[in-house]
Amino acid sequence: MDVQQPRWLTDEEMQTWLALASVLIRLPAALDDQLQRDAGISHFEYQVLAMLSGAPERTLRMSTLAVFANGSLSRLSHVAGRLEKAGWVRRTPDPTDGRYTLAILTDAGWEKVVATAPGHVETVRALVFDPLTRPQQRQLGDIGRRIARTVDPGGSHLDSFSS
Amino acid sequence: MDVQQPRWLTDEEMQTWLALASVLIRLPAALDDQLQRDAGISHFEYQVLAMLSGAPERTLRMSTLAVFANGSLSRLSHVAGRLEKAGWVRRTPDPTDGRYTLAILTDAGWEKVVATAPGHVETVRALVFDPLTRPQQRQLGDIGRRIARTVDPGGSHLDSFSS
DNA sequence: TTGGCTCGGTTGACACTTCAAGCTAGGATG
DNA sequence: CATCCTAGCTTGAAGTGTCAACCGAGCCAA
Repeated sequence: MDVQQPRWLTDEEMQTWLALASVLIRLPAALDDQLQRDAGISHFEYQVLAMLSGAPERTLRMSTLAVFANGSLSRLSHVAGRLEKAGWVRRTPDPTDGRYTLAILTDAGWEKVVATAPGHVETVRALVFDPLTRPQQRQLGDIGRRIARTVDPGGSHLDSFSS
Repeated sequence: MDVQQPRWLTDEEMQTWLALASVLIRLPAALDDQLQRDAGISHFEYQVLAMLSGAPERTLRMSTLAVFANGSLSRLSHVAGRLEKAGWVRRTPDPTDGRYTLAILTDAGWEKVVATAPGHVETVRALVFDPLTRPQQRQLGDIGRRIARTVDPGGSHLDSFSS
């Protein structure tokens, strides 16, 4: 809308942007491929299971889980249906307030995460951390946080997430 | 498969990875939103048009274009169909070798790029470059290229692309 | 208690990507 | 030439995400 004098990209900026655009497309695809191949699930499904595995009681409200997993509530609802059918998750109304729905990781779901996490972490390490020097790894953290904060100023990306 | 001793992520690495994961999801979504809102096209469609606009004769083979736009040939074929119906692109068999198909940017397509590019560039600048210091911008280029090269070792991401 | 409001969650239709199969032009091989 | 093979591209079906409409539980006010 109404750009007076477009601040064009320099050659160097363009090279940077092309590299980033490539990463933006291909890195998620590579992670999806690995998970699909080794565990038969998508990256989003993995995030859902992983977030639940790290939550108290292995339980989260659907709306909270949607934020943690970086997805819309609608998307989560569809996916939760599939995960439920697979026996990894079950849903029940929150006993303390029937408006909420609790998503709970089953024992089978826990086993799935335990079986899947190491290979996935290994892939993240191989694709993201290993090619960088240690100072670059630290820089990437700062850079990532800055961009994330700019893209989504109301973002709550401060989950202590192990497992 | 078969991970002997998973090299777990340290807390700092986990923070970095969470920030990056967030960017990986939300930055493309933000770029898509801007283009959809202001120009009614997806980011992938924009990339197709933009790559053609920077090519000699505003023409590229479908297979080449697919690589430049970071997409599969099948996906490009579907999208090219839509862009063709919109009058921005036309396709003809390569006169010198009928096995290839040439995608050509029409005048209307050129106008579309000219009208859309400034706002898009402005968004990229606002979301990616502005929040970073100049050294970080340079670091991001190096980091992006390293990761891109690792994810896709056969990648030819060296297009001098202006416009 | 009744009606309306809010909001978490679900559902179904539509759009887009992927996957696998198929088509065709050109080259290679006999 | 005739046949096979390769490779670029297209096509249709199946799966997944998005969007908008809807449902229902709890809250509040009359």
